Amino acid sequence: MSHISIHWFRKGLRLHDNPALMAALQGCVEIYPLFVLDPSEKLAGINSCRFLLGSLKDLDCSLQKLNSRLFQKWKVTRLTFESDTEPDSVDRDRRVEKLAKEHDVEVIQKVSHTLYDTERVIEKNNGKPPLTFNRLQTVLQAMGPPEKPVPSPSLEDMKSVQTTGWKKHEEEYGVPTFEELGKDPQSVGSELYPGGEQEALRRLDEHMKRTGWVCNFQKPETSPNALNPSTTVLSPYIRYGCLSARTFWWRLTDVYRGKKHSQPPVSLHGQLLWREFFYTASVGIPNFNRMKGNSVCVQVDWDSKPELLAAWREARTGFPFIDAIMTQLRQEGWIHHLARHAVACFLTRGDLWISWEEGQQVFEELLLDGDWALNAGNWQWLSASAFFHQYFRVYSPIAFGKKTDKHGEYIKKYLPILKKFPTEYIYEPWKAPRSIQERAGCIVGKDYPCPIVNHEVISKENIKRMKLAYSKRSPDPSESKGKVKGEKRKAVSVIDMLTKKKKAGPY
DNA sequence: CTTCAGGTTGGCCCT
DNA sequence: CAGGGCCAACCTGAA
Repeated sequence: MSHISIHWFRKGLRLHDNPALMAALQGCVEIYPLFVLDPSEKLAGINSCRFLLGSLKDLDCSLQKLNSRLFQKWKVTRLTFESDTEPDSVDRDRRVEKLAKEHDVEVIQKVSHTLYDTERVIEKNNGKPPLTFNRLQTVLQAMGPPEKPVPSPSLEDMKSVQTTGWKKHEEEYGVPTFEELGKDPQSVGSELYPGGEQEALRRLDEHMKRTGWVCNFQKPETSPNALNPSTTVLSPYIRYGCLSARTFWWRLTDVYRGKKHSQPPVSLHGQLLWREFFYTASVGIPNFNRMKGNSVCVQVDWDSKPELLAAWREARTGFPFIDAIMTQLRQEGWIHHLARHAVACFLTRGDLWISWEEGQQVFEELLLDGDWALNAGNWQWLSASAFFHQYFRVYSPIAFGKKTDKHGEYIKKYLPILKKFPTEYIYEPWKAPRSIQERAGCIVGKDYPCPIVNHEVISKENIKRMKLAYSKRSPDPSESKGKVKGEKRKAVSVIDMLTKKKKAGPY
């Protein structure tokens, strides 16, 4: 029992609740904590890039306290890492596992990115991912609460473990700088959400102290256009694994204990369950981040309109609420969930009739918390392509923001060109008389764009187009076969009975 | 097989 | 100004 282990960090950039890292330390004499900077990381947005580097520095710092460093290679007998469910990662890990076995390297994978093992959830739901939140809850309730987080490694755990000294560590294996990745530090705004486990745990502590707020938390009642985030903004930390979802879950359980508190789906526990919902769906539904070949996704004849897409992406739609949100997204890397609703509906079924896949790509670049499964799932939700189907419920780019920000303070913050507009016209500056535009120092059509669509007209047309898309949905081919051929249906029900055998028992 | 309730978070107009 | 009815009628999952 004298292993030389590599622990491969990918997501899960933390020491707490890291079962794969703990497995690496078991009976281990030497450990190489490793992070491989993917060249494709260069394509990520500048905010995400900074967050990742910050998280790596923090991790390196914590490892040094344990007399270790981020590292590479040598006479390795064991490789450990956290399971990852994204299709490309699954592919990569399968190849790595094969390679490792060829070299007699033991491979240990642990589930610690999600609350539950998504494969098991799908199994418990008869091989299909739950397609409604209620269904997911029913399945999870039968499985019991999520596993408790494992403790962080201590100096005690490290006492018989060493990392070979490496003189040129910093030059050869140190965490690179922003510039080394070809990014311009001048082009990024102030760092509102610094990466790293320490900051994640600090933020968690800070919010968990607000017991009343935590117990009363109801997501739909938080504000999309608050000047300071009305929610925790722990999502970037959970996305990179700086914070364990299970740690968050159990901390909430501690706060809730003995108190009256809100419930899923709107509670903070509920927010973690929504994450679980989309993770599970993404594992069980092939081609989850695309329309074509995606069995749950309505096939819509989205238009290709590069100039409108660019206007949306670059905050030039002429709708201040939309443009302010897109500005915050680009500058800060985070926007409120309901703000995402507003801009996503606007891009897709509401106004521009542009594919949700385009929006998905923009969010992936700009969001610090751009999580593959959640991004794909929520874009399908908001575009009424899957999970949500009431496509006639269209967010108004004018009225929606007014509910929580009557005076348009949020708009004035992110679109300072409009800051002198009177409240009356802040959501619809094109309606202001010329004299008022002049007094505000902002002429619509010159200093700020005219609206690129007529929302009242286009949203009604789009509802009709959605209706058409839904009516064209082809019935499931296996079902229609069943209807034509009685035999086929019998076969299906036999399989059904076998899979439900256990449940049928007590009857 | 059919039926039916419910679906995290809408908008608008009316009282 | 809070709350109800209407819009137009979708889907999933349970019974």
